[in-house]
This record gives sequence, structure tokens and C-alpha cells, in this order.
Amino acid sequence: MFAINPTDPAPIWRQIEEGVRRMIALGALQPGASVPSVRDLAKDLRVNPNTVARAYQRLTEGGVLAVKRGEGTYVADEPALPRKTERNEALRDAATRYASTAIAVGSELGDAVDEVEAAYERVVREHRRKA
Amino acid sequence: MFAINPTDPAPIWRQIEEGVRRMIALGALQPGASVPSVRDLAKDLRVNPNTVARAYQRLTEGGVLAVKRGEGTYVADEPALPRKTERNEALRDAATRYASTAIAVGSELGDAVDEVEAAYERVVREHRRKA
DNA sequence: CTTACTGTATTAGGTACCTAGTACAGAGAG
DNA sequence: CTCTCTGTACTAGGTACCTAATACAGTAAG
Repeated sequence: MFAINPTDPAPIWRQIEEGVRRMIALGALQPGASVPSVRDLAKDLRVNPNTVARAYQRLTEGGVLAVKRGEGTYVADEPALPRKTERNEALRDAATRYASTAIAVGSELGDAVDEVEAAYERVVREHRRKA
Repeated sequence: MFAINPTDPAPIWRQIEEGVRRMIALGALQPGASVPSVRDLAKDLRVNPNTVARAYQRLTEGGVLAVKRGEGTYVADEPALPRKTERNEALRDAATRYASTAIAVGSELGDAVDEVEAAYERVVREHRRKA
């Protein structure tokens, strides 16, 4: 699936939530496809099942996943994307954080942009590989 | 000085540390200039003095700040920049995180880059204003 | 039916972080 | 000298997060 970054200050359940959203956005998880059980994914990521359950629960509430109790969890038929406003807001926040650290370490704008392009392609490639 | 983002999962002391580094990188804090006392900055940021002290201590250990005990804290005469390796690593990590969230919310590479450029200019302008 | 899987809920424990309060030593002004 | 500022150190408390262990209800296969 994807990897958990222990050095990332973000909570693990949020990293899982975002990871699933990435997989769906990139087509590595198609609508209707089944996602690993909480126990399986927890074992895969070396993480507690409760942590995975929390991420799945949030994704279900958000309309991204659909639960068939006792059977499994699946990608929703029409996985809900964040509203345009929320998406822009999230992107803006993330961009601000990135720009802040780029400046803090003494990087020029050009370098920062180059690094983003490289990272974007890298992440896409990484997910396509496992699709 | 700068603002603390409560929604940022990064610890406050790290946000302060990074903020000071930004100010120096942008010239808003010149070498030899005095930085606010731990109590003043704590009051300004609505944060506990111990949290500021922790950030200052790290910056001092890193050669960015110089402490004159009983007198105050100053920007080092030659504030140490992160080594090229560390800088590239930090930038790469940050770029990966940014690209990941951009993809997760369904943004194209172009939008992600545009947002970074806007954020970069915004952060620079914000600091220049208070220099 | 039993067995084995699914998601969900609950409780308890540990760690990291932030807060609050207090105390101490060094430097400068009165 | 006293007074006031500086950074530093320590203890105690609370919250968020992750872990661990257990239990329960629903579904499917044997």
C-alpha cells in the first residue's frame, strides 16, 4: 500500500487516511475495490489495528469508503472528493508549510519548485507501481 | 515576529525554531541583532516560556544564536546554515510531504506548483514587512 | 450448527508535548 | 548594596496519541 513515516509529526491515523486518499486519487484503488482489513493493514504497516480502524472510520464518514459490516470495507462507488473550498484550503496550508521550511533552510524558490516536481512524480510513480 | 499555527501537528518549539531560522534567512534578523527574551516572545506568541527556551537552546546548540548569560540572546555573528546535505534532505522530505497531500486532495502538479510560488512570495513579504 | 473472518467498542498503560509554578545564577542600573 | 532583567532548571499536571488486550455483533464458508 504505502508507508508510515515515523518522523512525520502527523498522527499515524492521518497518514493512513491520506494514503488511502492518494491511492484512490491515483487510480491504484478503483471504486468498489476492497481495501485490506484493519487487521491486515495494521500488520502490514506494523501499527495497531485500532489506529487503522480510526482512519477507516473517518474515511467512511467522509464518504470515501463504504463498510459492509462483517464482510469488509470497500472504496465507495463514487468516492467523495473534498469540496473545492476545502481542497484549496488544504493545499494552501500545505504550501505555506512547505514554503516556510524551504525558506528556513535557505532554499531559493526555484529549488523549492524543482523539488516539488520531483517529489510529485516520485509519489505518482511509487503508487502506480503497486496498482 | 511570526505566528504559531495550532493546527500544525509539528511541536511548538519546532515552529519557533523554524521561524527564527526564516527570519535570519530573509534578513529580518541580522547577525548580532538581539532576539526577544524567552519571556517576551512567550508572551507575544501566547506560549509557555519553557517552550521558547527549548527552541532557543536548540538554536544555540546549532550555532544560530549566541547567549550572553544574564544579558540576552543574540543572532550569532556568522549564523550557521544547515549543511548542504542536511538542507537537501530536509527540503526533499518537506517536498514529499507536500506532494503527498496535494495528490491526496486531488490536485494536479501545476496547481501544486502555483500554490508553492504564491506561498513562498507571501511568506517572504510577511517577513519583510516586519523587518 | 461451528469456524473464521469482518468492523466496532471498551479499558488500561505509556510516551511526547505543553502548561504552570517555582527557583537559581549571572549581568546591569539605581 | 537592592532591584530587575536575562537564561536555565526542576517538578507537577493535563491532553493527545499510540499501543495492548479483550469483547461483541454481523457475514460467509465449512
